Amino acid sequence: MNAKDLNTEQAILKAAKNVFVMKGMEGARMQEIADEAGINKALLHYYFRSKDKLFEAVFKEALFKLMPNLLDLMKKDLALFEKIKLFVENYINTINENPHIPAFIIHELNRNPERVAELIKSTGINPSFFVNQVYEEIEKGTIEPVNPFHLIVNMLAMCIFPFIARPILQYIIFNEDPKVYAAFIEQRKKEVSEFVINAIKKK
Amino acid sequence: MNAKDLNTEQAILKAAKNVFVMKGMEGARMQEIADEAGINKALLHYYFRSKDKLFEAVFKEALFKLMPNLLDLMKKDLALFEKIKLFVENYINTINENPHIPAFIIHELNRNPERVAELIKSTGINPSFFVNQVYEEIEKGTIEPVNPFHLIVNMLAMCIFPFIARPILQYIIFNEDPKVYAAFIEQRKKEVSEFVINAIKKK
DNA sequence: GTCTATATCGGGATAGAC
DNA sequence: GTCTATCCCGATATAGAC
Repeated sequence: MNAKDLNTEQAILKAAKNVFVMKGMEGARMQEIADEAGINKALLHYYFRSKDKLFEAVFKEALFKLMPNLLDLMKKDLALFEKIKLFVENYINTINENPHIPAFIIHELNRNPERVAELIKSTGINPSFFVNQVYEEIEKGTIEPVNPFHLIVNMLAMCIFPFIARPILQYIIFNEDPKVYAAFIEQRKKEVSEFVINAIKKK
Repeated sequence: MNAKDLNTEQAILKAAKNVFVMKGMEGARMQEIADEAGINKALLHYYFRSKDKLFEAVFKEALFKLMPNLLDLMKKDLALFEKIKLFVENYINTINENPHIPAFIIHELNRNPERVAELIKSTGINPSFFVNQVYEEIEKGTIEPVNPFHLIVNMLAMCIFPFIARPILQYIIFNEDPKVYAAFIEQRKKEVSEFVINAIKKK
């Protein structure tokens, strides 16, 4: 595989990512991907055997872009409140750089749950470290007796939801001003971690 | 339009809802809808001129199933904490009866933001009543000075997210046991409203 | 490795009989 | 109002020249 090969392959993957992420597997057109990559349809099949294979490559890349932060949340050796702050800020930053990926993953997740479950398993993700840390803090009396699984889901929800529901929220909350929405997302880094910590810390 | 007409039309809408909600506009097949309705493709076009028209009917119904709760949240005349409790419980119940609708709406929302924005506008939804209520409570000193818009987004996020991300959460958190997931959702009614109230109430 | 031309098929939509 | 048969286009995929 020479340099030119790599360039074309990268160009295809980049174009495919754009199109698949915006339109989903069924909504995407091979022609559109070819156009965006500056090549023709036949080449897509030369590099990736089928639309399905191309999609899988794109989907894996998208999924594994959002997983490392989750793995960090689970395993990093930090005080709970610090970990929460760091996770919220990092995760919102990561999604902000790829704002359409969550909705893309969600759609595929519901279209093909088993396929995705297999991929997730391969990452070896495991919440037990974080869960135990929460139980220890409850034991010590520093936080309220919250269910750590709900805590994880709450944090994920508050970080991800503003991006997947952006068009609706932008209308309800900001009367469609997209500039204000960027500022809103920026605020959330602080707002969400304070919200979470307030919700669990012992008074 | 006689009784038989209504029956067939209802059967089509019901079948279309099932198929569209699970597979989205592009993923759905008219043949599959016809099969599920116990009729043939031609009849679909007799009742609804095109796939697009049929989809629109289904989408509107789905959207307006989740909007009334939101309108209630905004306008109902109740003490803030009571309103939060009631909203969380009602909203999770509503979604639980139609667990795939949120992901369906999210996908369409990102595929066709303008179309959806138009529909939303037609409901005349307006957050100002709720927003003012939050500011009044801050004034009175009963809650922390939180941004009411973030509060709304947080509540929506925590109610909706567990359903749209169900396959992934079910694996990470429960090692794929679907029975436990129903119990988890049930718990959330209490867990989320306590979480929210704890997060904002003055200590 | 990249292109043009074409095969093939699936699916939305319509015609027309009953 | 409901059916069968069919049209027709668009989209994936392949053949084959360069």
